[in-house]
Amino acid sequence: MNLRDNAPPRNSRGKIISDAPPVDPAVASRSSPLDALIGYQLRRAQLATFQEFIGRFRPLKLRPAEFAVIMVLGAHPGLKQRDAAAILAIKRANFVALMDRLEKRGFAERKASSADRRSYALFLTDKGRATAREAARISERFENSLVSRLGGKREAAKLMLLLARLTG
Amino acid sequence: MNLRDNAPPRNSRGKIISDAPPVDPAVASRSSPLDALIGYQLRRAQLATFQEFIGRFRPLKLRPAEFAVIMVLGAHPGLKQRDAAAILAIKRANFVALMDRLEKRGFAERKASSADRRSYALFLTDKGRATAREAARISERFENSLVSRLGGKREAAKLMLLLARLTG
DNA sequence: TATTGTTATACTCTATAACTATA
DNA sequence: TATAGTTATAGAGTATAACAATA
Repeated sequence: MNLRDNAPPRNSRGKIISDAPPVDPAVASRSSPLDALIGYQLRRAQLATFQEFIGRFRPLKLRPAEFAVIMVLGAHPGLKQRDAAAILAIKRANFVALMDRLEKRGFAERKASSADRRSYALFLTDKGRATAREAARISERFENSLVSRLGGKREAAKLMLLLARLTG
Repeated sequence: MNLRDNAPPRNSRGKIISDAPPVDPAVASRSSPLDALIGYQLRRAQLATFQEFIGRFRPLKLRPAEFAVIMVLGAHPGLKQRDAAAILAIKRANFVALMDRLEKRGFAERKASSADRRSYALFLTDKGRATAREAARISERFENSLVSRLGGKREAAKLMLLLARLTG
């Protein structure tokens, strides 16, 4: 018995040729089994929101993490690296390069703490505070846009409540 | 005039020593200016949800992206790589290694399309379908847990509606 | 001994350009 | 000329281990 004759047909890359008709991608893209999953819609909404955030902050050349650090240092001047990183849920090892960049761009500075000579007290510079004010304006416009997309303040508040329940 | 005497005090790393008292981290972590931002809460909720997802799927050794591919191929057998990647918003270049891993683990297979010899038709194997069923069970339990955390089906449906408005 | 900032390192995810074989 | 799959590569983000200075 000739095995070669019984072997299924293969293409140039050695893959077995399928008899199944191709799926219409327009149909497939309209209904994915993932669409009903909370986690999947959460990820999609978060991705879309961050993409727009990045676009709106491009003029300031601030990435989300950099914006977050500037906002936190603006609200809590004198924070030490360990605590700033903890607030933002960033590992202290990864916070170093982030802070280096902000310092190099003249937005923030590390001052030695007189109480504990191992640690720094972090502050915004004048330039950093000016950038923080402009960033806050952009953020507020973005927030207003999101609220209106959600259908108003009550809907936005509802979303925040529900998200908080997921965050634990 | 002695410039050295007027220079501010510095620590061993050359940083100016700050006079400001250190911020109480317990206070700071309770109120960050980011807490009021929809995008920030969205990110936190998404991170927490994905962390739990990863934990629940550890027994199956499936990452979120791998779970997603298996679910999509289960629902749409014969999809070609380009369309599977498009449905999941993954670049086709990045889909290759993902599909390689699923194929190597015996969950999925590439079959050559008879219509277009450039492309593959993607299918789950028997093992892949069994894994998909088990994954669907884990996913359903996780979904039920999320719904109950949200306060019930009406609340969950509301969240999905609001998230869809953000996704655009 | 423990902690702060740091370096080094690794792994995932994502993004782009360029190649090949087909169409 | 354009498309499907692929490779190579680079950039973020994230995780751990280990070290020096300091507590």
